[in-house]
Amino acid sequence: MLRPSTATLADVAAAAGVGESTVSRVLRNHGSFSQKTRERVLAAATRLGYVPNRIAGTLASAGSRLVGIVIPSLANIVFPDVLRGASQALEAEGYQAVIAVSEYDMAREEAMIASMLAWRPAALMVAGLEHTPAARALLAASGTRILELMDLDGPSIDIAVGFSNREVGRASARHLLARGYRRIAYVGHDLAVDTRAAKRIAGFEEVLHAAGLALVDRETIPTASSIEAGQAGLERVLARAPRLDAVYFSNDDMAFGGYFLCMTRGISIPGDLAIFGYNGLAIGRVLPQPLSTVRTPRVEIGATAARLATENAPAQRVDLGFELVPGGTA
Amino acid sequence: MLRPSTATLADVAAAAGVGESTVSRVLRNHGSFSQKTRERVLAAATRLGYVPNRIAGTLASAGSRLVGIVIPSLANIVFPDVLRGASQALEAEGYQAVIAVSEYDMAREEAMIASMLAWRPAALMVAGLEHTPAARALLAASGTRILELMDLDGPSIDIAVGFSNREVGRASARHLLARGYRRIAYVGHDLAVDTRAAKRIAGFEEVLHAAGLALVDRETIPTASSIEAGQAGLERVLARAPRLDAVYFSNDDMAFGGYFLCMTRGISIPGDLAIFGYNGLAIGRVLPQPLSTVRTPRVEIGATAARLATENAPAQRVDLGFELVPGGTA
DNA sequence: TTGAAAGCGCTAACAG
DNA sequence: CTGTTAGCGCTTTCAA
Repeated sequence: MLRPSTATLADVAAAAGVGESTVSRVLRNHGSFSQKTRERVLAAATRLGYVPNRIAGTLASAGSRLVGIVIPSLANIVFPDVLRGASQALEAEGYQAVIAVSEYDMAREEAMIASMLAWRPAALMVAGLEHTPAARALLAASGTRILELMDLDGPSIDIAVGFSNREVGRASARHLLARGYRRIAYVGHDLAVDTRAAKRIAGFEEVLHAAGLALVDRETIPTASSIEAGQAGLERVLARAPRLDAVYFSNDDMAFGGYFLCMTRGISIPGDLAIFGYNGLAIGRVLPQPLSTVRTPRVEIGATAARLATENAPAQRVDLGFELVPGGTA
Repeated sequence: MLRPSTATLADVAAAAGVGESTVSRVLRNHGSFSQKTRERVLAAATRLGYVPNRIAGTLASAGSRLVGIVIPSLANIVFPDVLRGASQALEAEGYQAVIAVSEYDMAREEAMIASMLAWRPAALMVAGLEHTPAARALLAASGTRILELMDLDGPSIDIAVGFSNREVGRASARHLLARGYRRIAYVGHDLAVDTRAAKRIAGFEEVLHAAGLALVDRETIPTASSIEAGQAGLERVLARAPRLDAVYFSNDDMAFGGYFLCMTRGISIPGDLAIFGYNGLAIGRVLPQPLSTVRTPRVEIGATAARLATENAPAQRVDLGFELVPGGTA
């Protein structure tokens, strides 16, 4: 049977024969106390199986050690990577991460932000710069340290850590153009919800247009990105049979779908068709032909955000850049 | 400039010209109040931009709406999947997930469990059944609902949701044997820390031994699992050149490494070498030859655990099983 | 239907 | 070095 641990600070104080504040000082190793007192308190705490109540501690002392993190998805490795960087740095500083997953739904994001704010977190991280007006208002008025991650294309509220998605799109287009590809199609996932993917393709088309070109075809699967969606998207494009020499995918997962479809159908990469992705996932590096893609510093973004969240940093924008990986598919 | 939202319940009460408890009742929609009072309170709250303080609310009312989740890793999609299932179900019931990542370090896990317990969570989820003695003691004495996930091979503290890893290993061995493979090697990652992987290979060898066979070779990479580690592991085995007809990998990431190594080296799968993994990741399904593996109900495990955590369920063990996916590589 | 008052368990002055 | 005393912002009796 589970016996609730009801021991409180007062219980420990009584057991040790000292005052509550003394116990508090000893347990937090803050302020002064004699060695002898310290031992008695620690012994009593251990004996009673005392577990401090952070809820009470936080209420009494103002600042909480919680950091809220609202991310859009856990369906691929991208945000887990960000979370990994953040949680590691946070834990090292004695903070705890409270997470919520919005599934790329702005209304849910808004509700989650409100919900997180109710815990009076030391800082709140959100993905991207686009939020509902109400969410923006909540964030701006909260007085909490706000960190917007993974995007730098647009105004930020407090601190932004990431890179320019628009520039990722531009660089990707420049690469394909430099390799001589001219008849390029786009295969993407739901852009209405993934605003960063929308910025990438916008930057991509900008460069194409500047070169007097345009996308030959474009297929947007109305679901979240996935390997299957990439496969289905390329299948539809191929069915429409435009003359094509390259496909730009909204991310690596989508591109993998395309890659293996080509492999299965005997379409040679990049001879018959070049493939370009985004994210720089590990698996792309070990493919028979390494995927041409853009690597983003996801773990580092999380870690940097965590550091900034716990320091008393001024509002700022941190550009961690990205790396175009030439690979062998485009 | 960020202006702290300092409005408290008392402020709202004063602004609305009612008592604090009345505001509390209206805001939580609990207890009785007149329609007119309700309107005045809501108006005042909106006007002041009032955000309730859950820290205070929780302290005053006992039960928190936090659920702690301590997972070993975020480096591959496995635990993000569990987290996804859990967070979705939790959010639906108005709970918040607090997460911590132990990096497969038992001592860190213990510290994290203690740390989570300090938030007096409504429930605490941990991965697996193996913990330090101190951690087990903390969990058992906490009086908190404890959920141990992803493993059923061993005694559980309160509720366990998962499947038998040992049985996964057995089923995998039976499958390879049934397909006629006899000279089998194992390529795994650090077993000292991944106890569930250790249980799988134990079950695997058990069946092999019962058939009068033994592993022909075994390579254990002393790091976390990864595609690169799988590749490196298989490389070493091949360098030792034992006569081999199949390789059992500790998981799909490792197996992908092996798969692409074979592809690059022109080793035909499964003719020259059969490959078997574990996890049933999406990418394995779209490979030219779908990966032979075992699919586990990760999202469902998270969701089931969340449901059990928020209901007032009795202590129990829930076996959600697994599915052997024959695939085309073994 | 409403308000007053007593805490929840802890921290933070402030005396001693 | 140590104890006393107020709260932190909210929920919850208990009366009115």
